[in-house]
Amino acid sequence: MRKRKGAGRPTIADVAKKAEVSTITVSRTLRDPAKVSTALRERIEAAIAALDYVPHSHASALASSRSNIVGVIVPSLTNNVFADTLRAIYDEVDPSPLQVQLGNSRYVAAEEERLIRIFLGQRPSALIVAGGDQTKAARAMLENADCPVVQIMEVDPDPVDMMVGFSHYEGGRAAGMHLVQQGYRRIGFIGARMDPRSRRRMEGFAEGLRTAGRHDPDLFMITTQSSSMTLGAELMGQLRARRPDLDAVFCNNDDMALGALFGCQHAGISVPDEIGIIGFNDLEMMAAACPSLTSIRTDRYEIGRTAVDMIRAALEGERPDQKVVDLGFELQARQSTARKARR
Amino acid sequence: MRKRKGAGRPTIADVAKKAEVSTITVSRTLRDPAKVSTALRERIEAAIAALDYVPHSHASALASSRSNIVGVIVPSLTNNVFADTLRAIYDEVDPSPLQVQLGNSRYVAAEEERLIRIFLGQRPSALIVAGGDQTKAARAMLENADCPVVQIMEVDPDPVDMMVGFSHYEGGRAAGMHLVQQGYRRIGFIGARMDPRSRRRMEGFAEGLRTAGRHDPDLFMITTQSSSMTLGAELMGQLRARRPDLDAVFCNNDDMALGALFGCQHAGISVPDEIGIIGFNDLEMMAAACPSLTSIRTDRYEIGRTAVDMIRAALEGERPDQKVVDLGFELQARQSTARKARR
DNA sequence: TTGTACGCGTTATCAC
DNA sequence: GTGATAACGCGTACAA
Repeated sequence: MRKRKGAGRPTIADVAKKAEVSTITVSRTLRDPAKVSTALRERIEAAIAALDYVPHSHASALASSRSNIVGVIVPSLTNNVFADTLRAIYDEVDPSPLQVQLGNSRYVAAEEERLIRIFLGQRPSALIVAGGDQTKAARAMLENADCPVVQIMEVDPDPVDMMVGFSHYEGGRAAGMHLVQQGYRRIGFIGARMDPRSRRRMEGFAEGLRTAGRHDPDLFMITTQSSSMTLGAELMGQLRARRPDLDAVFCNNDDMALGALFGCQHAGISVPDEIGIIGFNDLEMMAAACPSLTSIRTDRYEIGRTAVDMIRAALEGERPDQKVVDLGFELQARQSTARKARR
Repeated sequence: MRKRKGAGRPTIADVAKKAEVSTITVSRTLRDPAKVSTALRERIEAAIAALDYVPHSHASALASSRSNIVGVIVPSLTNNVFADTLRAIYDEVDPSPLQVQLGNSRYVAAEEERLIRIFLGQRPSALIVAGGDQTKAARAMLENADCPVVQIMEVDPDPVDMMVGFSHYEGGRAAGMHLVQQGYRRIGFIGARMDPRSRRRMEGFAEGLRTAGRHDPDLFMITTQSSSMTLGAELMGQLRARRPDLDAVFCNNDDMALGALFGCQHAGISVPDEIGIIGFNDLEMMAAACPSLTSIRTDRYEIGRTAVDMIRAALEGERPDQKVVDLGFELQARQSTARKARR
């Protein structure tokens, strides 16, 4: 005999035999119970329980050429910004038959391309990727993917398919205008990592300052190192050493901003009176800090929720109201940029 | 004819036809190129490239009853503690053919059980789950899973299969002893979420205090709310209101500790002189804060790395040196518990 | 509402 | 070293 031994686990056929029905009836009971008579359904459900039967998802995917997999590719697992969005995606996907397949591109475009290729090998139901800065090959693969694709965290007039996020450029610009309005004059920028989104924030910020005649490129300090609080403190120190007249900074994210605050505190510099600080994203810690820190609030959870919603709608054949959803942002002004009147 | 139309993507058969070989040879070229002659291999590789062929992972999983999937179940996606471990897992798994399937149990045991069931449906190559507090049914499923299982973040004499982590009880005890040694006398505890691991930390902490005759249950304040900096500040305020004589607290994690520090700062209370604060995990922010915060350092990245290593070894048939690996912890004493001598 | 027959794309088995 | 053929477990198409 040439029989192969499967993993040994019970199959749909075992269930069918035990319940004295055909396999297709078991299959239907699993996927669309309403199509099966109550009597049979109960017998089948009992058999499933008795055998501890677990459907084989790969066999199902192969037979139906649908995988129920939603591929999600983010550039970082430790960045809280993505953590909130991921949580939303998992929360939304969980009650449905869909499953998340998560990839970490580590802010490397080539790695993102590799992950897209791998995920495509699973014939996913949908794909969610961060941002709009894919390699040419990656973009081509996404455009040819025969499934809905949602780009998140940004808005762009030319999405692969759908998009939900906000304008980083405008967020940065709002930060710049805020500092000017608060009376700061020698306004700098501290940026780590400087991925494309951080870069757009910086550009918007520069534009905001330029409009007010307050743009001084010498006060901008960036690095490609990953962002961290320690690095925020360090860059703050370096920038002050170079330009002691500095009186405010926009940090490209909240970790950098809180680190910059700690740096000032260790150095005995008063925030906001000597230096104003504003961050980006408004993580929970910003409101808790002492002094509380001004930031640009973005709704990361809602981005994830909306992305899954768009996917679900697309899978159900609905046409979305809009291909690109701009969730905006909101400046949260707090103590760290509220300095007393200049004497 | 009753032919079905696949998704339209090229299959291994298309590659075989183009290269004028049989499908099995293509399959071998993909999985074990050494078993195929150079001439054929080159022809096949050219055909793969020409057709942009991507292997269908579900078909492969079905035929081989091996899936290359490593299921990972953690209780939280936003908790930085797991973020570091996840990053390590992804880093380790990425260069191998293995793929991560991530589940979020949200600190709900029943949800964890559900995820284990789903993951088992994918016939995973291995499973990684957080902790050792599964439901009875979940534990049974894990024990019957015919794949390596690694429980992470804890150590326990009775693992399902393998385990890597550290003792939360001992970590808590070390925190207690440290506060006593630093001269604090009315020592409290602030705890949020209070999942089983937090609970063990608290128990170890209480034991540490008890040994020194400093255990006062009235100074322990816990809640089931999720931990956050805001909550840390809040509980700190409540505890001080109830017991103004409080002079030190152990917070069940670093977020709570930093929040407690912020709370003190907003209230004008000096840390460490009036109140000492110690956290748990030693996230990067602890060293950066002002004052820097004492914490119990745990090597979360190494936990993830080790877990994947153990899996790889098990899949290659090696017998591990030890089923349970204790990575330990290290107390990082900093400013927040270094008060000046009592006058 | 339920069942029969076959195909999904790949790999294990056995033969050459 | 290479190939023919039969599984792998399930879903679709069609029939009853």
